Amino acid sequence: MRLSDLIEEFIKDLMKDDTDSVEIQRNELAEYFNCVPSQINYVIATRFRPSHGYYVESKRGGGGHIKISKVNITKSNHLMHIITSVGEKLTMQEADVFIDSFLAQNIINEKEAKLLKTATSDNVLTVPYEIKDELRANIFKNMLLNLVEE
Amino acid sequence: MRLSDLIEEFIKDLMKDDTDSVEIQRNELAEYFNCVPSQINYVIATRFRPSHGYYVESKRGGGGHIKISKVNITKSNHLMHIITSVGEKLTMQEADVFIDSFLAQNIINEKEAKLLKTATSDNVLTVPYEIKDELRANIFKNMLLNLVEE
DNA sequence: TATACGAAGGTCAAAGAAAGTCAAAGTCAG
DNA sequence: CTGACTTTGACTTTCTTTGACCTTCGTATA
Repeated sequence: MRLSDLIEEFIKDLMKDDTDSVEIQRNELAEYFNCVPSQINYVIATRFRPSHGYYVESKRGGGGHIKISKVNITKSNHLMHIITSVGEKLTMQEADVFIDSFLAQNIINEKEAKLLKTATSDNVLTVPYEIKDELRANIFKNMLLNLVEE
Repeated sequence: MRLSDLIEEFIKDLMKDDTDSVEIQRNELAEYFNCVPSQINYVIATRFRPSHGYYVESKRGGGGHIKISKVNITKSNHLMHIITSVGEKLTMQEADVFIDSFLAQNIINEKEAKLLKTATSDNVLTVPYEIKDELRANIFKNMLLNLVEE
């Protein structure tokens, strides 16, 4: 079995007993698995991304850490379904359709809808055309993760 | 937990019972926490700045002290003030500080804070380094505009 | 009154502690 | 043998802790 798989399993195990989030020390974990610290980043990048239902935060410096939170899929299947189904790219029109339908179904409120629309709007995302839809998909999926209840 | 976090918590605890200001002796506090006095300055500089909603005064010499006060302004005022004060660029650290202080002052709720943080986080804004802070400033200011109440 | 001294607090840069990035090298299934 | 996924490591960035040195203020005393 690959090292990455072991690390992935280890982290998921930590989350099992605990609530649905864990805080790890990157270096400590790397030492435990006898690998370079950046391997931990690799595992997180490939196994704990939004499309898998995870949200990751971290802090550097003394006492730094990486916090991985899991979003409860069962309770809010609709949003999660969208999150996993949105691909690498997303146009503004597509995003708007999603947002309007969430609003119509009372999955989000008006303020949240506004925030979502703003953060995914063409006017606001002042980046080159070629990378805009990819950036939007990323922002959209990550924001939705934070709207999933529980 | 970091020493700085402990000291921050300690000071905030002092303010809880009290009204919304405390006076501390720098050296005394440093001794209590077994650290160098300048650590107290670090905590104040990073955790009690104006953008966090605090106002700090101090006096040197015999009987000197540091006085930290919480400052209260209205929601819309504060938001508008921040919007106009944010320039063309904004780092993630700066954004986080703003967001945390909005939350601490009940200007936004937790969900809104999460949405803001997500949409301005380095992890999510997958664009070249050179344009990231500009994009972030743009997203941040536009999202805040949506939170200003009429 | 002028001054010197001790008691605060202030500043800043270096050292230390984590985490992040990126690309090269390795592995392995098809 | 090729392409996709993994492993590794050199280098970077961020945050915290520490300490040497500076400034300000009150007060005792010459």
